Amino acid sequence: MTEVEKGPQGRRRGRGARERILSASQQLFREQGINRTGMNELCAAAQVSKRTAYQHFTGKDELVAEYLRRFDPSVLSGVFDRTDLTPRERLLAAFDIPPTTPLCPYIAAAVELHDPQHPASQYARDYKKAVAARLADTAREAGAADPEQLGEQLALLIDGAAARTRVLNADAFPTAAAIAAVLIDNAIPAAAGDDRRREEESG
Amino acid sequence: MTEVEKGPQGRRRGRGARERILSASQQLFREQGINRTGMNELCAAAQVSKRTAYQHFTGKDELVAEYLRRFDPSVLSGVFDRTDLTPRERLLAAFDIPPTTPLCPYIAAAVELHDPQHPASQYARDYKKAVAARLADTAREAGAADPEQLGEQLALLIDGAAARTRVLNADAFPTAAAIAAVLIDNAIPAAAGDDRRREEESG
DNA sequence: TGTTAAGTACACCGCTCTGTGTGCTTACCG
DNA sequence: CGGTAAGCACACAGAGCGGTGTACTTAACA
Repeated sequence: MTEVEKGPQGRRRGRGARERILSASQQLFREQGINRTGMNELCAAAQVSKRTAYQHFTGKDELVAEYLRRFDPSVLSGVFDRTDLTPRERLLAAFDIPPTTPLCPYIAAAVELHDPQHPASQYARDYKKAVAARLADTAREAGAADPEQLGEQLALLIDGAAARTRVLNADAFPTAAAIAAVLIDNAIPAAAGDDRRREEESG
Repeated sequence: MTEVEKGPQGRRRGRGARERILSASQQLFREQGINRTGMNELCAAAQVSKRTAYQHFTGKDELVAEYLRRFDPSVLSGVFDRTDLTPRERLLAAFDIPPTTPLCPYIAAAVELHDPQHPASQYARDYKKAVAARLADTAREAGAADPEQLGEQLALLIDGAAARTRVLNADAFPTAAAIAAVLIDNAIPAAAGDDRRREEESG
C-alpha cells in the first residue's frame, strides 16, 4: 500500500517521501540523538510535510525502528562478505570503521529509548546477537578453538570501543583492535596458515 | 518531621532536602533515564517541594552533574583500595560488580544528554579517564610491561560489558572478565608471583 | 515575642513535543 | 473532462517539560 515509486495504479509522486524521511532520520537521529530530534525538524529536513510522514509511519516509534533497520547491509555484509580477506583478517576488519560509524546507533537507541520492549530496542538486541553470531561463524572458519566464545568476546570489544569513543570523544577502536589481535592469536591453534603479522598498539 | 540533624547555624530542618533529592535521583535517573524523569516526579519521590529543589540546584543540569558525582567513592575506592588483594586480583575485581551497578550511569548520561559540553558529560569523561588511570597504576604495580596500555584496555572491557549488558539485557561482565584474564596474563612477565589460576568461561 | 531560615503547596508561564484536522494542490489516468 | 491518490501548508489540540511566583507554615534562636 505504501511503497511509492510505482503505485498500485502506476502513480509516481515525488517518489521520495518515505525515502527522504528515513534518509533524514539517519542524519538527524545520529547527529542530535533520537529524543532531541522532533518530528517537525525531521520533516523539514526531509522536505516532507508532517501529514505525509504520519501517513507513512504510524508514529515516531515505528519510524525509529525502521531507521535502525537501515544499518544492516552496510555493516554486516560490508565486512563479512569480503572474500578477498582471510577469516582472520575479516575478524580484524570489523574494527576498521572509523569514518563510517561515529558511534553505534544501536547502543544509542537502547539507551535513549530506555524501554527494552520498544521495537527499536528489540531490534537492537537482535542485531547485536546477529553480529556476534557472524563473528562466531568467521571465528569457526578461521579455526578458533571456541568460536562462540571468541565471537562474543569480539562483539564485546566492538561495543566497548563504541561506548568509549562516545564518552571520551576519542577513537577507541585501535585499542579494541589490539585486544582483538591478542584474543585471536590466543584462540587460533597457531598454525592458522594465513598471515602471521601482529598488531601491537603503542602510543 | 523526618530525619533530623544540625544545619550550619544550628538549624535542623527536615535535614534531608538536598540528600533526598540526590538520593531520589540515583534511583529514578537510573531506572527511567535522565530525560524521562521530570522534575515533578523526582521531587515527589524525594518528598521535597519543587521550590525547595530549585533553591538547592540552579537547574536540572546542575542536579544531573551532582548526581553523577555521587558514584565515585563506591566504585573507585571500593575496588582499588582493597589491600587484601594482590594487584592482579584487584584488576580482576573490577569486573565483579553484578548487583551494585546494573548499568554504567556515565555512559547513559553521555548518550542521553548528547552534549559533550554538558557538565555531566565532562564529568563522565573525567571519571572514565580516572578509572583508566587507576587501572594503569594497578597494572604498573602488578608489573605489567605496558601499564598504560593495559589500563586503557581493561577500561574498554568494562565499558564494553556495561554497554552490552544494557543492550542485550544480559550480564556481559563474565565475558569481559575472561578477556581481562587473558590480557593480564599476556602483559605480566609470567612470574608475577601471585596466583596462577585461569578463568575460563565456558557457558 | 518577633525575626529569620527552611520548607510546603499549588497554581502558573512559556515552551516543545507528538500527533490530527482541514482544506488545497498537483499529477496521473481513463 | 472528472476521479483519485499522493502530498502540502498550517493551525491546533493535548500533554509534559523546566522553571517561577506567591502565600503559608514551621522551627530555631534572641
